Amino acid sequence: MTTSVRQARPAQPTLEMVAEVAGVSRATVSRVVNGSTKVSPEIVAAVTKAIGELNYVPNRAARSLASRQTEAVALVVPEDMTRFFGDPYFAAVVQGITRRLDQSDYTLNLLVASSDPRHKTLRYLRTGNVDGALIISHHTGDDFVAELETTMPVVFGGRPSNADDLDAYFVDVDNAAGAETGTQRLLDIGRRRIGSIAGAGDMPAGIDRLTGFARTLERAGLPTDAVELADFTAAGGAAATRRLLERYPDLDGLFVASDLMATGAVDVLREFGRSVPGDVAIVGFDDSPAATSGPVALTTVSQPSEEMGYAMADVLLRRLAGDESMPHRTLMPTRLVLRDSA
Amino acid sequence: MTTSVRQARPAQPTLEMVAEVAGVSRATVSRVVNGSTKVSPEIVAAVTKAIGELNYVPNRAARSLASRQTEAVALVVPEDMTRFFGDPYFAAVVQGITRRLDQSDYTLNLLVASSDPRHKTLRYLRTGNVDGALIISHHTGDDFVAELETTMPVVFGGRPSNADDLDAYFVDVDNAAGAETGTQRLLDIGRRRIGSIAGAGDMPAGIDRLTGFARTLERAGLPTDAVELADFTAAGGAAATRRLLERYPDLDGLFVASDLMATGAVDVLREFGRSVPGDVAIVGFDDSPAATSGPVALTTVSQPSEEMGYAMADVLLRRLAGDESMPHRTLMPTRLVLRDSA
DNA sequence: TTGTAGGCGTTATCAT
DNA sequence: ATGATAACGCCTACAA
Repeated sequence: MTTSVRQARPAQPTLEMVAEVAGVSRATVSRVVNGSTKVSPEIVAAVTKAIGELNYVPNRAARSLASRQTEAVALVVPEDMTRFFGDPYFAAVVQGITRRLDQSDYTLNLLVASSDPRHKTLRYLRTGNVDGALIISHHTGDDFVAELETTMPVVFGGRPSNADDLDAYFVDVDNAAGAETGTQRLLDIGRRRIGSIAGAGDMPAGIDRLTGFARTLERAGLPTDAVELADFTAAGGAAATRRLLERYPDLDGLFVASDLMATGAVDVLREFGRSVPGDVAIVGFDDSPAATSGPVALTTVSQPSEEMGYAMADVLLRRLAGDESMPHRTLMPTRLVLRDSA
Repeated sequence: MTTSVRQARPAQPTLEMVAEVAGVSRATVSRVVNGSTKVSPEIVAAVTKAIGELNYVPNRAARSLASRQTEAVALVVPEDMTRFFGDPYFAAVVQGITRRLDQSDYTLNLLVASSDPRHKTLRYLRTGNVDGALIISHHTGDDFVAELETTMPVVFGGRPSNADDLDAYFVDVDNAAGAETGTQRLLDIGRRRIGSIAGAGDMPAGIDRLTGFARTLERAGLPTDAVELADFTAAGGAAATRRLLERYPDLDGLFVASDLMATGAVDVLREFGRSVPGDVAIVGFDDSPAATSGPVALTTVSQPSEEMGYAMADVLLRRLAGDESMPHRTLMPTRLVLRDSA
């Protein structure tokens, strides 16, 4: 009958014990553990051996207390997790983040930006619980994070929307360029009455993709009025498609700012008796699993989601390591993936 | 020119400083911070005031070092995050978990069970980095966690598949009962050639739902052979539906073990010229956003995903607080939500 | 009820 | 290059 499992944790070996086994001082063991160069090879060997024998693992709390660093970074995600994670794009980003972090000793603290961000979340971050922060998918108005950069290194996923965040670090794709490529594809296959379902206007990615779309059509001397906004969900994309179809029944091409929204568009189009890509060709954005989960495989502008997450973590880790030479913006390439819809 | 942001963290007030301001000893401050009853009201007031003035927040590392507890719990999710989070059900569960945790001082560490679980993940967990663990969506074969319960409190989301995990703590819904309700609905509206798309056979939820389905049909004296397995994704559901349709062209009812798979089923059905619910009525499971994101709103067996996450965290927290009176299994209710598909 | 003092496991500053 | 020896901020007997 163990009364309380909690206290029963078997005593872990300590630096001290390793030192004794290796016949050196704690300080020396600490040095080899932390990879100091100023230790003679023989001693390194002896210590390493002792560590192996005892199966020693540094105590995080003690290390953190003494070094004043936590070896933890926060992942701040928006409050509405269902919608956030509902988009495979984000899931992939997070996976990339963890992949990079797994190569380090850093831990990932999941922080859901509560509706009361000024208090709990911010306080937690400021209070020294983490060494740095990764912030994903923040909309305009999430300015509460602006000041954070003064406290600790922060890296954004996607260009921050705040105009004053000029010196924010972020990794993103060139959304405008990607949108141009996607829209151009529609032109290339002969479509001339092209519309777009754009992402919410409060997110830079949405704005930039719309810009690229419009720019391409203008260049071709075509009108850019067939645009509807949606919220990056399948349902939103479906609704926007209905509105668009009502206004422009002669639509023959559609550039959609996300694959998830595009799946909604496909549903509605077929519902209205339009074939894809026969009547209406569609180009999506993301190349997420959603692109191939629907009835018609989507031609889409692929962005390296997982790699973006990896890059985010990588930039943060480098900054934490003292490397301030990182460029503020890391732009990843997009590429057009041809499937059935366009 | 700040050379290094990292070290610049402003010195937080310490217990010692609070003690001085309040005119008491550190020990006393510690007592009121930790809510000891044996402190006189006046002193509590004085200390509380000092804490407020200094804006004192306990240092996690120090507390953890002294108390041998981390105030952190791990959230272990399966390696394939894209598929994991791609299912809105899980996103909701995680949201529920964070909601409960937000009411406590516990932090959530996101752990992706790597393909090498025996090493990194397990080592991390065992090495005292967290006080407890929440484990979600583990398949058969994830037995690496079985031994974990001997080290620290663990709570599973969904019944663990391991037969020997008799005394594991978990929160789940009564999947079999839910499936019965859903299948019964199909009978009630007059369907007689009913099939099912079941979840992967290596997950208890999938197995139990299939059991409920079969039981109901047997009770009605109907055959239970029209079953195809899928992997809980939309694409998987679509493929399974194709196979099913091929074998049983006369299908008029379909019980699908998840809404996500059901959306795939709807797509295929319409593609084959079958109307929903006209030709084939469909009942899903989960009542996730996927249920209403497609072309036809799904009648579905609703499970309280968010509440389940909340309950998981709640059980864990109670156990961490020393309350071992919690029941091992927490079963949440399902209910049938009537929409358009059946 | 309150205070004293030792210890938690590291890191970091000095000497040596 | 290595070793004492302080911190680091808090908890917790034990004493008063």
